[in-house]
Amino acid sequence: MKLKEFAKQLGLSPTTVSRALSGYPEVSEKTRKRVAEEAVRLGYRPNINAVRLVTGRAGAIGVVMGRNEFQFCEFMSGMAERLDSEDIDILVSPVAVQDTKAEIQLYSRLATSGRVDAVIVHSPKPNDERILLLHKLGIPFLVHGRSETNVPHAWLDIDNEGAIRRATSHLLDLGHRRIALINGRDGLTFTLHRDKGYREALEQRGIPFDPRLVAHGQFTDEIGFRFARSLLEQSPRPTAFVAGSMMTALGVYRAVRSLDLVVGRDISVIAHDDVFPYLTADNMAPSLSTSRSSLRAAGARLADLTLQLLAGRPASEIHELWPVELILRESTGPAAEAAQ
Amino acid sequence: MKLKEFAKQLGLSPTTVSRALSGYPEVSEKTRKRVAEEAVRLGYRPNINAVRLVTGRAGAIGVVMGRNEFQFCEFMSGMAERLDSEDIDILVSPVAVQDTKAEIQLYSRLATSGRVDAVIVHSPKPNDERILLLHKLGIPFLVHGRSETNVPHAWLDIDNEGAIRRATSHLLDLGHRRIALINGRDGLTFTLHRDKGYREALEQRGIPFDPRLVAHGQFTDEIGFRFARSLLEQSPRPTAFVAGSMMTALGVYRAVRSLDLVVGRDISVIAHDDVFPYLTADNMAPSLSTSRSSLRAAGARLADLTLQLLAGRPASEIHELWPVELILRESTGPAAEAAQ
DNA sequence: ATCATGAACCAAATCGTTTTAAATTCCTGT
DNA sequence: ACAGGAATTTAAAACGATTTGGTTCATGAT
Repeated sequence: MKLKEFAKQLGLSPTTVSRALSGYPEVSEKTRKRVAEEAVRLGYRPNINAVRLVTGRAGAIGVVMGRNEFQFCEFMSGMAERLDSEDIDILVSPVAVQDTKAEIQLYSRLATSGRVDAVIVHSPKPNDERILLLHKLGIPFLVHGRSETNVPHAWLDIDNEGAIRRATSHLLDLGHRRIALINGRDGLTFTLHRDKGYREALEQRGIPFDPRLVAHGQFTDEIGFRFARSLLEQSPRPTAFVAGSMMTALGVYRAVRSLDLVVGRDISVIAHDDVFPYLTADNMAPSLSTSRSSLRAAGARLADLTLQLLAGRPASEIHELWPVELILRESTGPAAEAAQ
Repeated sequence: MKLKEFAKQLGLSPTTVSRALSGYPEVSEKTRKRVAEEAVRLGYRPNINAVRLVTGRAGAIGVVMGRNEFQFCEFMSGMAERLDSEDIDILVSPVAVQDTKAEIQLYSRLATSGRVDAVIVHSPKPNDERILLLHKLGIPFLVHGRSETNVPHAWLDIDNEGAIRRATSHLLDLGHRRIALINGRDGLTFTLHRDKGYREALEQRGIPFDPRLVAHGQFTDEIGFRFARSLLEQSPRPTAFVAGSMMTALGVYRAVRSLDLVVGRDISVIAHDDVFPYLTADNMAPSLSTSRSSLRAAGARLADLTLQLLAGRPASEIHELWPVELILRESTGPAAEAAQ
């Protein structure tokens, strides 16, 4: 059913019908109601591609998904939750992690293709090429994380620095002195922030920073296992780990157990938890102390902010920094004297 | 830059330019080459929304993502890999798991919105409402999994029955007699197939089926832990588990350890592995025996089949059943006599 | 009686392509 | 030199909405 035909059945012009459905003021309340009712009854819905052509809007938000990122789904769920009521789609493009060139190209294509009204940028670097590119191309975009590029941009981030500072401080309070940090991929802002939080906590107690206690890499259980295992075989070994994600923590648990040590007694572990429905900190054995932040909520909020940005709110006004809770469970305990 | 302007610069008509770019035969090779080169040089690209309007194609494939499904990302990565070279997007809509009504509504909206050319259906039931709906609405769709609805439809599935039959048989070969099965959500085809494979293996050895040894549920570590733990506390306890996924297996491992038993010695475990880059069977401790099938490959192939379907290949011709490898690692061993 | 005002509606132009149907150019064989 | 047909190219009509710039008709003021 096309607009023309639908309008004729109503005895109205296409103009009036279109306006009635889009909520313009110059249509009488009576007519508007009738149009709305008949649209439902006769099943009329505007052809979305015609609308897109004439309005120039795409009705979609673009998200680039790195391979190997199990966090992604949770974030997307949040976005979608918020966009459910709007008439806006999520368009997903995947890219190989760490292939910067391909990634830049992808963003460029996405931005100029006209298929999306806005783009989400994940895991930015302090001087992120993608941000410069999107700014140059003039397409609205939101950054999930922070960057120090000097172009104005909207962002939403969690307080990574504070989270790791508090986690580290807590371990120090418990008497730990050799605390290892398993951080994210090198060069990313959140990795640097976490590093900073870690160092600050050490500095506050006058404990020297030892670069051998810090590793960088993707959030896989393998990275967690390998690094934890190699550190635990050394002497003196660390008595505590701050892990970057749930997966990394799984690897650390495995390493600890493989050496017949016990998490929570011999070795303390705190991890950052993005809150997954299928793998929870409470369910690990022993239950895992975490700095906790909901990726789903971040996704929902970022979708919301995107709508605001598209509605005209200036990007330079859109900045949100979310605090992170520290939740203590069984995986943290006083430093074992024996291990010192 | 619009087509009209671009054509004028080339001294050609819009028609010829459009045809040259779309690869029609009635354009001379010389002209085609010139058009292609100039398009790159001047940066002309057809307005995608105009193309969509006039061709009636959406240039996108719709995927509905259930919440809580960590498998989803891997599948999507595969799809995207295949679609990278095509000019086709992936449009993701999320829905709450187990809210059938909302899900049906979502599929209906997706199919009639004109935003996608085809839809992917995941985890079907033997008599799946979504399949009937999409067939009725006349939109092309592909099923990831199998269904017994009598409408013709394209599908790709792995041999769940064979996988679990072989896993169970292998455990029987090792002398296990009380083998527990942690299956997927009740009512789904793949769950039924796995159940069938399990029963067949038992039947072959004349071992009676005991419903108390089978559980159903989502693929979370919690389900794995709870069920395994409650079974292991009984007497006689099972000596082996067949787990539905990596997450479930994590839960089983945890349950086994929590009772001071050892996986691979006291209790054998085989799980189905969809192959995740961030959590691998080799990296578990002990390494996990799995029936293995790549979700990513399935995604890529399903994207490929979707393109074929859209190109006119009849749905009734598109059926693929993939075999599943059984890979033995440390988590399986002979049944411990003591436990009998 | 006339005119300005505003509410409600409408005709036609527009968005930027693809595609149909027709026109032109270029060969080839007689 | 020219008909006939193949090979190229083109003008104009879609596609289905939104939006610009009216028109109509009542109402109340002058």
